[in-house]
Amino acid sequence: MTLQPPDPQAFYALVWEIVRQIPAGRVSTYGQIASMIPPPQGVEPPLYDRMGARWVGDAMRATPEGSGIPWQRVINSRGQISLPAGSAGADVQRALLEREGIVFDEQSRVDLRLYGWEGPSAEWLAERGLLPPFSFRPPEDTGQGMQLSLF
DNA sequence: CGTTTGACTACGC
DNA sequence: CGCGTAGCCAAAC
Repeated sequence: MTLQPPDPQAFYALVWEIVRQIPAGRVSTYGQIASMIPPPQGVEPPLYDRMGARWVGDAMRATPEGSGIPWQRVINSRGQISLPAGSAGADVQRALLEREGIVFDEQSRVDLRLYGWEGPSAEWLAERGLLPPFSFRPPEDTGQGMQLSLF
């Protein structure tokens, strides 16, 4: 267990609520989810920057079984499953994601630019006092994308 | 008691 | 692009 947020259960509840919004076939990361939650009272931004993602990880580990929370859709910033490689949990997570259509590359990584979730709608976030997450897609990737001239 | 152990990341080689 | 490390500290051993 690492340093904990002031009110772990309150923080975890926010994480779980957000995770519930991740659609099947898409994934989010510990860091992206942390970026949607404002630093808890008493936690200065610099500390939150270092601990936020870990706290999201703590929340995932504490996910109540049978809650219906799609915990498998949360992976790390490298696009990989964070549970110990080869562990039963990791195998289950990968199987669940593949069942949703997610494809892993030869290095067991998921392409976040392709499967990364863009986050809940601005309204959904605003209603709960949450922040817009960072995007996995390049800033000006609005679909067309400029092609690099080959000559 | 002293050690080990974390569902993390950004950063530097 | 891969690999190691610092930053964190509460629990479980």
